[in-house]
Amino acid sequence: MARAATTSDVFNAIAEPQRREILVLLRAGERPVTELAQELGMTQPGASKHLRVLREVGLVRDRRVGKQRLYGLDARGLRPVHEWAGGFERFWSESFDRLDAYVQDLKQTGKAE
Amino acid sequence: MARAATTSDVFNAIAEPQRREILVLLRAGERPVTELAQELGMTQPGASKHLRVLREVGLVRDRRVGKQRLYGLDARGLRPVHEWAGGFERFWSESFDRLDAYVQDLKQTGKAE
DNA sequence: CTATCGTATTCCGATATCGGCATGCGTCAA
DNA sequence: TTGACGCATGCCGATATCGGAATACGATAG
Repeated sequence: MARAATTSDVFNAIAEPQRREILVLLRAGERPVTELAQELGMTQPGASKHLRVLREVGLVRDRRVGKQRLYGLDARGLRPVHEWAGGFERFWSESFDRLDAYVQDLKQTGKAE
Repeated sequence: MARAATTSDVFNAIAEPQRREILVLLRAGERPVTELAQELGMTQPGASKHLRVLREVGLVRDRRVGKQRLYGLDARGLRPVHEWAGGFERFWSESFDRLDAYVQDLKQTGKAE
């Protein structure tokens, strides 16, 4: 076996920096492939591939307009990501006492031995 | 080139379902490796490897206690993820008019041709 | 029908990932 | 020191990813 978590998973789709950039760009509105590729400094096939992944996980929708194909954002799939990360909110906002004490302990342990 | 986004990136670290499970488990408190492996139904080396990735991106800290090594959560690294996804919140909560109209358009285009 | 533009797909090489297995290392007990 | 335990690391095979280049496909224009 290898690489258990394949595509078709939102978390995996946004693991790619360039795909995240595409999503950010699309917040400003629909764009054709070539324009996206140009603005992000990547080749057209490269952009098409990333867009395919994003489409397969449902983060992006495409619409044909003449010869062009406009890609638009469908951010609903990002909601689970937001909520999942939000489930850890109390661990970064409160109770740093325990964490700090813990870090101190780490330092001491490291020095002592 | 291949696989541009390596580890050492939080988004990549949480792209793995099992690593996400580890983080969730650690919300309940520190745990030794063997216990994590057992609760998640994976081998000990498997757990150690995932923990290593999580440690390298700073989502987890370890502490030696006798023969054991306790892993604890350090969720601060998840904050950027939460915020990034949050940047798309308005696209899934409001302005579904545009999206709906858009979906309708997709259907019509599909049927027409 | 043909040419052209915009985009998708395919083929390729390099690499990196994950899982399993065996083994190495550090710690504690006797 | 020796042995046992807990964990980390190394090596392997299978696979999947990304980037690049060439090419195939679809739509419009002429």
